Formats: sequence, C-alpha cells, structure tokens
Amino acid sequence: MSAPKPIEGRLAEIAMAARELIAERGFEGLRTRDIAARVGINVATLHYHVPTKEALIRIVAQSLRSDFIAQSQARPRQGLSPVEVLKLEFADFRETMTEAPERYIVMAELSDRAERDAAIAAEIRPMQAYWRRMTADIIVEGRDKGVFRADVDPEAAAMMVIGTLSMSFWHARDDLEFFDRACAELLRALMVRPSKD
Amino acid sequence: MSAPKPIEGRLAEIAMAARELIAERGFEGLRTRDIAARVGINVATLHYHVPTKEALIRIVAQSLRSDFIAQSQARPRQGLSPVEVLKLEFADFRETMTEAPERYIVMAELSDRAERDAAIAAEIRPMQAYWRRMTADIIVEGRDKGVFRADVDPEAAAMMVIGTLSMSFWHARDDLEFFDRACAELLRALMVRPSKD
DNA sequence: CTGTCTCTCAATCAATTGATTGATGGAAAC
DNA sequence: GTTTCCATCAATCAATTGATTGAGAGACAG
Repeated sequence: MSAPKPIEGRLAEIAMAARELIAERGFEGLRTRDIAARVGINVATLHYHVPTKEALIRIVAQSLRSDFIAQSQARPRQGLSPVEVLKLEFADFRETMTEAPERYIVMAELSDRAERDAAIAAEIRPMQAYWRRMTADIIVEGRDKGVFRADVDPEAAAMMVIGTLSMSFWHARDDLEFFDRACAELLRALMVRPSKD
Repeated sequence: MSAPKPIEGRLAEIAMAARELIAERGFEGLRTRDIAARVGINVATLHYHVPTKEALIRIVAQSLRSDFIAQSQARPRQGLSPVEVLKLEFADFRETMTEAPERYIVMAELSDRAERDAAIAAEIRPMQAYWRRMTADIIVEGRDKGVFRADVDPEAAAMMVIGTLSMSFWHARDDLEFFDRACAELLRALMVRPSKD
C-alpha cells in the first residue's frame, strides 16, 4: 500500500462529517447541505473546498484509506506466532466493530459504489486487496510452521476469514459472544487438530 | 418461510424493471421515470400501480423473496448426504452468480437499506435467517453423521459458509476457478480429516 | 346506447438539491 | 496604505424528481 496524501484541516472535518452522515443515512441520503451544516459552514464554503459531490466522495474514500493504513501500521506483530497474529486480527476487528463501526459501514457503502465508479474503486480496491494478501500471508506462515492444515489454500482461506468477519459485522454487531464463536470456528477450521482417539 | 403474496402482471413487470435498474445503477440511481420507461408505460401509470417509491421498493423486496423461495423449493435433497447437499448449495450459488447475478446484487442493496427501513427489513431478514438456519441444519446433520468435525459450531460455521460465498460473489464473479477453490476450502474446513499418523 | 370500471397518458406541480454568484472580512504580501 | 489571496456567507439558479390532476380509450354489463 502506497501512502495516499493525508487529509487535514477543513477537508478532514468535511470528510468526517460526510462519513458520519453516510453511516447514519446511507449513501443515497447524503446531502451536501447536511454535511455543511454538521461542519458548521455554509454550503457555498463546502463547495469552495470540494468542488463537486463526486470529489467529496473521493475525499471520503481517501480519508478512510488513511485510517485503514494507520490502524494497520499500528499493530506490532514481531515475534508473534501465526495463531497469535490471527487472534490479534480478530481482536482488532472486534474493537473497531464496537468502537468505530462507522468505519466498516462507510467501507461497505463505498465498496458498493466502487462497482460503478472507477475513482472510488481506485481508493477502495487496494485496501481490500491488502487485507486479503496480509491474511493469506499469515495463513501461509501458519501452514509452513505446521500449526495450520497442510492442505490449506491460503488465498481461499483468506477469503473465508474475511468473509466470515464481514458477515459477522452485519449479523452479530449486537452479539459479541456470537462474534467470538465465529472467530473460534475460523481457528478450528484452519488449525491442525489432534488425531481422533 | 411463509409464502408471500406472488407478484404478477404489470406489478411483476415493474418489479423486474426496478431490479434491473437497481443492479445497474444502484439504489441511489433508481428513478421512477426510468422504471416507467423500461416497462414502456407513463410515469403516472407507474404511480397508479405503485403509489409511492417506498411501496415500489417493498414490491421489489417481495419479488426477490418469491424468487428466493422458488429456487429454494426447487432443490430436491432427499436421500443426499450432508456433503452432497452442501455441494449442491455451492453449485446453486455458483449458477445464480453467473446466470442471474442481479438477484444477489439487488439482495445486497436491499440488505443495506434494511438497516434503516423497517418495511424492507421485514422482507429481507427472513430470507437471510432462513439461509443461515438451513445451512446450520446441514452442518448439524453432517456433524452427527461423523463426516463433519465433532467440535463444529453449526451456527458459527453457517455464518462462515455464507460469508465466504457472499464475499466470493463480489471478489470472484469473474474468476469461477477461484470460487471453486473457496468452496473446496470450506469443505476441508468442515470435514473430518484423516488423522496425521 | 349508457354507465362504469380499469388502465393509460400529457401536462404540471412542488419540493429537493447540487452548484453558482457576487460580496465581505481578515490576514499576509508588497 | 494598498494590494492580493484565502475563506466565508446570503441569496439564487437550474435541473432533477416524486407525485398529482384531469382527461380519454377500451372492455364489458345492463
């Protein structure tokens, strides 16, 4: 992941307000007036900083990407075993899910729009690709060290992990105990188990 | 799943046109004028059949639910082993993914909106719950018959299966070979493996 | 033939909404 | 002190868009 230009000042305020509103009302409910009101500025001032709504959405995507990178780099992983790293991923996801769910909600919303907007796709796809590759790398290491199944398909398993986490976000945001069960199931699905009897 | 009222005639045409447009342009791009144009009727005629846009969306959700039930009931499963049933699920998903992807795209779009619209949620949630429960049931049977891991958590594993399929839909729609790898990984994750001597 | 019911449309409304304009205040530059 | 540039706002525009109105065509019953 190359470093995108950081968003700061008024632009950052605008991006955050937009993110909040997208999380609250969805993309179709996003109105430039509401963003301006939340920032506390005039609509014209908003358009002074961000010429069009399209540009605004791109800025939101960049802002999200910055957060993602920051969170990713804030994780110390040296010296941890693959299982521990994976558990760290789960804990990280769980924390964001409960304390900053807006991030995943907006992410999903943008991911959706990326299907039809190349500029959004350019910001979003790298994040998703990075997440998948990072997860696959963990699985490769675990397999090579003999803690994960020898017949595991790292890329496919990475998609399994991410898909399970994403799905859990929508269906278990209010049921953390179930989220933990899903994570435990993922580990059991990946790890080498003691032979029967 | 109780049977919803079937949509037919002009209403069915309208629902299908709306589904196509939602799949093409997303929810925010849905315009009553466009729907009317695609059906080949006047906007006023559209509003004669469907009073408000909200009602229209509800009809789309019902239409989707009908399809879902029809597809679900068209599957003969008697006499099949849990593994075979699960493989049938995968094949079914794969077929819809390639031949009627619009169904899943609209489903995702509605699922999103269900977060903020109780009427949509009432149509969508039962489908999702049904899918999860049905999958969990398959896993329970497989576990009890000794083909799936004894320590499997059926509900969590069902979420894993569905999450993986859903994620595959977005990231592997153009790469069926990878979709198959994901399905194979799911099976390996669930099945009892020969003990490593 | 008349009345009624269903379905349709052209024309129009009213509200929303992204974007622009022209002006103002203040800080830095010269 | 004057000029220049940045940020801001009130007011307004122009287009979009969901919805309504009033009229008409066709089928069918009596």
